[in-house]
Amino acid sequence: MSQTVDRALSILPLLAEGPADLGQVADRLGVHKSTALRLLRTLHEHGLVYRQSDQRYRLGARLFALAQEAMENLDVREIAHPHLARLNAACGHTVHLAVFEEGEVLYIDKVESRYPVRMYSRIGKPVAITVAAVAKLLLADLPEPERRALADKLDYPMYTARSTPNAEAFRRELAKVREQGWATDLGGHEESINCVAAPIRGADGRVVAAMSVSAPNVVVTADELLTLLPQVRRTADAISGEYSGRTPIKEAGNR
Amino acid sequence: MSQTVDRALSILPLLAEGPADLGQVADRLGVHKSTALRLLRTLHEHGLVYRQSDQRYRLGARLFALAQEAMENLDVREIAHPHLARLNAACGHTVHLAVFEEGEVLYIDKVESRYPVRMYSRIGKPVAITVAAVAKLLLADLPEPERRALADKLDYPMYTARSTPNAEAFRRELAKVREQGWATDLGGHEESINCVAAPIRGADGRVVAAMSVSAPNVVVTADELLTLLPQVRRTADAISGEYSGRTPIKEAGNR
DNA sequence: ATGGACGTTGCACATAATGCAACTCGCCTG
DNA sequence: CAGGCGAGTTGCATTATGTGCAACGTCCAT
Repeated sequence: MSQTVDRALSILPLLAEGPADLGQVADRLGVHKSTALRLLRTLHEHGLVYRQSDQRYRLGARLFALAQEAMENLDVREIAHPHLARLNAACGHTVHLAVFEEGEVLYIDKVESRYPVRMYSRIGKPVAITVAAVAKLLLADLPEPERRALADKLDYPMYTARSTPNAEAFRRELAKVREQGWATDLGGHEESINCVAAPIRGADGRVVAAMSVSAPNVVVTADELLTLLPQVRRTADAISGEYSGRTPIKEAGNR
Repeated sequence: MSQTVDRALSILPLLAEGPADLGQVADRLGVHKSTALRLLRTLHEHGLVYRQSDQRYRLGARLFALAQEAMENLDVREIAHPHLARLNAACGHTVHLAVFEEGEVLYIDKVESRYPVRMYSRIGKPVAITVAAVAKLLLADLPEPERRALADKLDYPMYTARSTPNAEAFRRELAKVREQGWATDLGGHEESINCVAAPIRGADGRVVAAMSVSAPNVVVTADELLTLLPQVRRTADAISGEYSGRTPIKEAGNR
């Protein structure tokens, strides 16, 4: 809607791929170098872009700070965290919290496994949407037309032999997940990693977030992990209660 | 340099403080509502801003993803991580990696303590620059005029009784740190937490990053923590060697 | 020295962003 | 239920703003 801003913002994902010099930026934007220069300067002033010693530009530090603050403003996250920590303390595995936003599912919190073997994931990283247990829960709750549209336009990469292969299988899986009120990912993303997930609901019953417990095969088998389901669901329900204002919030007092 | 972009970007820190509606944004930008609307729309299209159910705007998801990718492109971080992890495995305490950029010091990596009592910090969060051990190392290496200018314009909040009280004390501390080649923070930020830090240098000898080990008093005393100094320095030197290309990089092979 | 690549600046032009005023929509009030 | 308020949205005329160009500066490699 605003050409100048649009161009400026297009620089960010471009730089996310890696540092680039003025010429490259100008080319990829399809504008004159002088124009690119002015845009980069403005981005620079706001700290979103940094000029490294070799004169090339890369994404800047303020970006971290912003993402940081954005995160802290998510109230689900704030409420959920102590619960996640408690669950982690109890079972020792990696615990994730994720939300759906604009066609993406992303982790907004994580408590690391106590075990030495950990899975690779990072807060803020978009989730493998077609296979992750949390993604299934979040998508399963979308209104039907939206869900269908999304399922159709997604890619279905075969991370492993057990990955969701196509839109139809995915829709079936979502229907099942919606019915049972919880979800799993058994080696669908990484061969040796399993997850169990449960939904967190707001006052109106809509799913606002989802949480999961993940562990590699070498630590516990899928069956053993499934025995944690009741605990996961209880935790999710506790968060739901607090988030929707039904449960008075216990003062935990630490930060 | 570019008014439109400048205005648009000014919205981001504003929203970082918390969600705001159109009117508030327009007011704080000092522009007409219709203008603010168009800017917000553009930001929205790029996913930097999200419109929540109550119509108010808040920072969007793409911001996380960008910060994420920006992080992955920092080569120091990539090189340092396995070393940090190894140090953490050896001593069990929280290990941080930080860089200086445009007047701020920020954590770019962290390996959590094995002990139940952990300190509060987050990757991407700006560091308490006047007291943190890593900050001292990074600032101590700045060219004199820059260092002086920065020291003078900083605030010196008294987090605890042992915080650096003013610019002069800070300059003295930096001189000392520069001389000895390592730094500590003994309860200067949080009463019960101590840190030991060492610098990571590039091929030209300039400090490009700093790393630290932190632990609360309840786990180890300051004196005990100091006994780790040689280990910390060795780790930092190992990273320096690899970063500056002196040491052939051991293939770790995992990701 | 000399050429070339890249970043930077000043300027004239026209595009593109701005503020205004009018309109819609939902909500509260009398 | 009318009516008025507040917030968001749209079309339009005005002109401020961003744009491309061409010339200049600088650094590096030949």
